[in-house]
Amino acid sequence: MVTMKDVAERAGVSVATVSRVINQNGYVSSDVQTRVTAVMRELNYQPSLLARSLRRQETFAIGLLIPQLDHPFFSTLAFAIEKTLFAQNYRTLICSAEENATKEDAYVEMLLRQRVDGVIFVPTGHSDQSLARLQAMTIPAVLVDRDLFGASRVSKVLSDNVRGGYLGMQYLLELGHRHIGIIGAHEYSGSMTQRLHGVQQALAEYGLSNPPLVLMDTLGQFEMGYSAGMRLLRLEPRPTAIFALTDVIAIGVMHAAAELSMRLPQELSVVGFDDIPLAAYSIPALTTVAQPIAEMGAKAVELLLRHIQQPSQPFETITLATRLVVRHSAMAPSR
Amino acid sequence: MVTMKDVAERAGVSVATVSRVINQNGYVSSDVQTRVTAVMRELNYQPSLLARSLRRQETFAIGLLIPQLDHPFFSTLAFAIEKTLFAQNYRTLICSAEENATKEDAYVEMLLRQRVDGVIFVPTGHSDQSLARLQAMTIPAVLVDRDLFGASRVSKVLSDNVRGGYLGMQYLLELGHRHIGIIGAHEYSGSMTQRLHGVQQALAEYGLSNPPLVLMDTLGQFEMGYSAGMRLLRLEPRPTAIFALTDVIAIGVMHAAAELSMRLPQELSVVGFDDIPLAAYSIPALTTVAQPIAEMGAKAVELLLRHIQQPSQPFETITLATRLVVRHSAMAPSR
DNA sequence: TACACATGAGTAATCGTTTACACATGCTTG
DNA sequence: CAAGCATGTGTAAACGATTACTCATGTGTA
Repeated sequence: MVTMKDVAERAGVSVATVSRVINQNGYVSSDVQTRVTAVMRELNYQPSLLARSLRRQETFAIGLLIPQLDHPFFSTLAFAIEKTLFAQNYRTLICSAEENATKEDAYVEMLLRQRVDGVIFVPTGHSDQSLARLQAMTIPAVLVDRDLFGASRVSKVLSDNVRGGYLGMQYLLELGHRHIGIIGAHEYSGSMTQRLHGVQQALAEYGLSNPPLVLMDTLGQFEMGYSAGMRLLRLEPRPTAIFALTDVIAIGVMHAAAELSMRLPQELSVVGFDDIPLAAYSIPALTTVAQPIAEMGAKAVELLLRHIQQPSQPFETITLATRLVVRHSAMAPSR
Repeated sequence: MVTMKDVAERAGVSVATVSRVINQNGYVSSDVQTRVTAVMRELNYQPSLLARSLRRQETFAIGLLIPQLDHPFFSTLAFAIEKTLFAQNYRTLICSAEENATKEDAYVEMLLRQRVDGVIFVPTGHSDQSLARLQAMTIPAVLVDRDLFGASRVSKVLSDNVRGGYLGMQYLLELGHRHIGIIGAHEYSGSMTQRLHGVQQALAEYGLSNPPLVLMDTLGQFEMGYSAGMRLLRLEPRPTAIFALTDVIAIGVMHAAAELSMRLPQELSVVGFDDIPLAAYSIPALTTVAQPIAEMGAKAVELLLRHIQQPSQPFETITLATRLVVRHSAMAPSR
């Protein structure tokens, strides 16, 4: 690998001068400037970011730790974050914990060793040890999407899950549904719990008692939504509507219903949560509670970079609004 | 940030000894061993991978360059690759070029500067300059999913796109369809072209001429499949089947059909390509030509690591079989 | 004329590791 | 008993950049 020394020798100058040319600081005669530039191109020289980062004590790298890369919500979020960071000349180290606390922990350690300048963290919710580890070092972190109980000295970007839960449930109740199944996931991080709070609020307004509920172990993929949906659809009496606390779950539920030869939305209304890109393209198109995914990512980056550039910044918690997007997967019950 | 020097001082030994404890090489008395270990834990010491990589001249990092992170096929592939590499103690630097040659080029340069040990590359197909750049340095690379004309000195993991194209088309013809629309994408990398070759082969067998064809600029997302589908479905006579050269396109097409109040698969048969996880959960479940995504990722990692560990290895091209997965989105035409 | 200051470029220390080499001690072995 | 080897540890030179210092020169100004 060609180094600065090689360039310096070939151009007949010292390494310091080459460095000055690269970083465009200090005084360099235009003669030397062009000569060095030519040599760099000729040798196809690429400065080592390892050496640079070691010396400068900053890497321009941000760790992004998410529960599952292979999940539309998180890959959309990751994409938004990567894009925003790239525009600001930061690289993103995307780490997928696979909803596994051990792997998450391994990744936190790896990111610290990698000396990333900061971390954007969507905890699996299966362990909060990792955040503690992170905070033990004084590296800036921001929590996105999932809150973590007891997390201090971090900024947070959340969305209004309580309101979202309320909106989805209220919509189904307003349509006239009275037998509504709910599907969520266990999670210590609380955003699911908050959605359920919202659901309860709506229920209370209508003076109704608790609905049939299925809680999956993790967010899972379509398959888990499918099997959770099956469980609800085998109930007697069968629910006329299902509120899935994730779009991916909702898609799984719709598939289950279709497999039982139920017509959608005539025989079953389904409402989702998240508004992933796919939601608009399911059949029927999914009515869902939208989170502003791209905005969440952008905000998280903004807060993090502000902290990196100005460590004295106070910590903030931003709660973004959720809203109901009405498409075609829900309608009034037939009877 | 606490360094090896801090640990050494606190434990009353030299940095060399600390290094020996960490790397478990050289002789260290068990007394010192435990003392140093204790201090490391006490100070929460994390070795700097920057310094280590600089010194050792290897980073244990692999660059993964894909066209769009926010696309089910690539996020599934990325997930598989990340998982395989993680198990082998390698980190993955995931880079999403957004089907943009400029960004792709910027990423290649970044990866080189980052001194990654190797690169797994799914080219956008909008420029082949980036690979040349990569090959100019002597860093091992393997091409996955998309071939690149004129790429030498790389290993490749492809799937049998010609056969896949043939299988999908042959299936529709066998069902009795004679007016079949095709949707693909422009791509210099050739895998789309190969699928079209397969389509032609099947057509030739049935003595049929060219079908209506829509080529999109890039792979795109659901939306592009939707609009391409709309174009075909507005044709007179309307096709009785559409072969979408990507599952994402297929989902978009099905949505377009549903919007035109067509019943699936009675009034329109759809066949996709890729077999992304979603394919099994669309309504109706998508009949598609499956690529072994996880296996492609695993093979790519295997070839790359082999090259890294043994630079003299010859370059290989592996072509994995595609196969038709029959679900419920295609049936015989009604008339 | 003398002095301050802008310009241009080199020397060497530094970032945090790893590792070749040196050195000391104790034990084995011929 | 001396040589040789295993064991344990420290010193210092890398790795490839950045940057604080130095030291020239030339130029403007009192």
